[in-house]
Amino acid sequence: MSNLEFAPPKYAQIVQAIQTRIEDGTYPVGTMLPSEARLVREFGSGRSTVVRALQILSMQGWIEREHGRGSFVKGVPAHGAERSHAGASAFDAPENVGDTTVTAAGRAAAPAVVAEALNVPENSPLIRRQRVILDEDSPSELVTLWFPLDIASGTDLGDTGVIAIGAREHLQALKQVRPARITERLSARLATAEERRLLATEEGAPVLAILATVLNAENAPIAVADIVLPGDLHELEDSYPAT
Amino acid sequence: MSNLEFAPPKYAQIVQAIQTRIEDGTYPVGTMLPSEARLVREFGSGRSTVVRALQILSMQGWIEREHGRGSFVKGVPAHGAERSHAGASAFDAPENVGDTTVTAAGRAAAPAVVAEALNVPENSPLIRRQRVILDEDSPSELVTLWFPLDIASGTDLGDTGVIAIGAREHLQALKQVRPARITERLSARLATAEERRLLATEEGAPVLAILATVLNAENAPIAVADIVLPGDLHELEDSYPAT
DNA sequence: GACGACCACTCGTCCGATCAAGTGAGTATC
DNA sequence: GATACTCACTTGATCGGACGAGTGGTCGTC
Repeated sequence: MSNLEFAPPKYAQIVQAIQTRIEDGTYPVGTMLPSEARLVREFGSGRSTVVRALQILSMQGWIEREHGRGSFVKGVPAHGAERSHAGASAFDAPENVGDTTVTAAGRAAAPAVVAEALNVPENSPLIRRQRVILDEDSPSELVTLWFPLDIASGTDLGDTGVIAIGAREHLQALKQVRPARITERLSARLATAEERRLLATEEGAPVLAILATVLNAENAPIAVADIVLPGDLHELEDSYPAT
Repeated sequence: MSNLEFAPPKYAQIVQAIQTRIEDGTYPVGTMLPSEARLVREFGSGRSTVVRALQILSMQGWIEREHGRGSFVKGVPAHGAERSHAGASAFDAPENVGDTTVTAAGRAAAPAVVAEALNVPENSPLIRRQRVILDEDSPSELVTLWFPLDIASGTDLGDTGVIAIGAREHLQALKQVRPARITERLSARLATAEERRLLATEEGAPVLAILATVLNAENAPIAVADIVLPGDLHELEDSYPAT
């Protein structure tokens, strides 16, 4: 149109135009879109180009195409789910920020739940790395990372020194591990004595406990994070399409 | 090939073939795919068809296409997140299944958190609908649904009679409401006296509390579900790609 | 050796055409 | 009135060509 300016490709322009019209109600939800032939005339492009735009809109969920009938407006596609991924953060958070203290690092015997998640016998030796995060000078989060010995060997994960990048990045920089997926198990329970000590909470205080397992592409466990959040300090948020 | 059997379109066959080859390692991650010209020769189809297949694979995250260089294998795309959507279930679960008891239905004043979620003043009159779900004869879940009066009017949500379909379906069948999104806030706390009575738990028992708000496309709240799960009976699962 | 011209190869976009197949309304037939 | 046919209109799939543009190598010149 205007100049030789950076013009997006025609098909993308058509996609954009139709999205706008759906958003502003020019094409109301449920109604039929102009036919391909019509759009070809309106936009002055070949049918293949119009069809390409419609296919993209269809794949993104804006419209529905029905063979022999027409294309119909479905509406603005809902975003995917959004949530706080406590597990991912546990492995990605660096330790050199002000309010993080590494409280333990080194060998330790696997507790039952961790052993189960890592698929090793209970009390097997593992590398444990534990930190407490303060919020306004009072402890607000206790994170314990657990790694199999072979995965942690050759890394600094078992040393008490601060790791300035996230554990995941540290691991990936030194070893051939490829995290593919994280699964989390979340429950409410009372804090254990050890947790009460580290978090400075009262007896009988409820906590949100998250056990996050990092898996590689073959679904083999790479690491486990045990995250303990005092109930009165934390709220997790989650948001997803309603259909 | 074989007969006149139901053959999927060529482009879909090409998509499938390449997906299989990525999965079984014929095309290892990171390597370059055969060029379009090569694939055209191999599959005996036009370039447009091959390109269409490659574009689909690219949009689905299997490959990455680089102008002037080639197409490269990214790997099997990770699934989206999967989790139990307690909020959605609260509105979709029917009440006529064996272990559900409607314990209250009718007008009630809005508690603070519910009022805030529904964007009304505290103690405003609302329709409340409460049920307890038993697991093996002991209470395992307490769900309280809250609706603004105008939304619930003309429905059976305020009556104590059992609603055989989910509340959402009931509502949508009778009124013009379109749920678009659900947001959840999750926390661990101790059960209140009222909750202990309904759930038959001890004093000091931790519970997982979920406050789910149903929003329409304009982000206006339609309903709220207050879900209380005794901590010793429930574990929520969550799983998502690690990148 | 550094630089640039050239060239083969790659993907990106667009076009117009053909044939197929599903839909729905109108029409002719019974 | 019910049925079958026709026809206009719709999307679905595919083809082959054309031009543009980014990449990376070779090769010649300086």
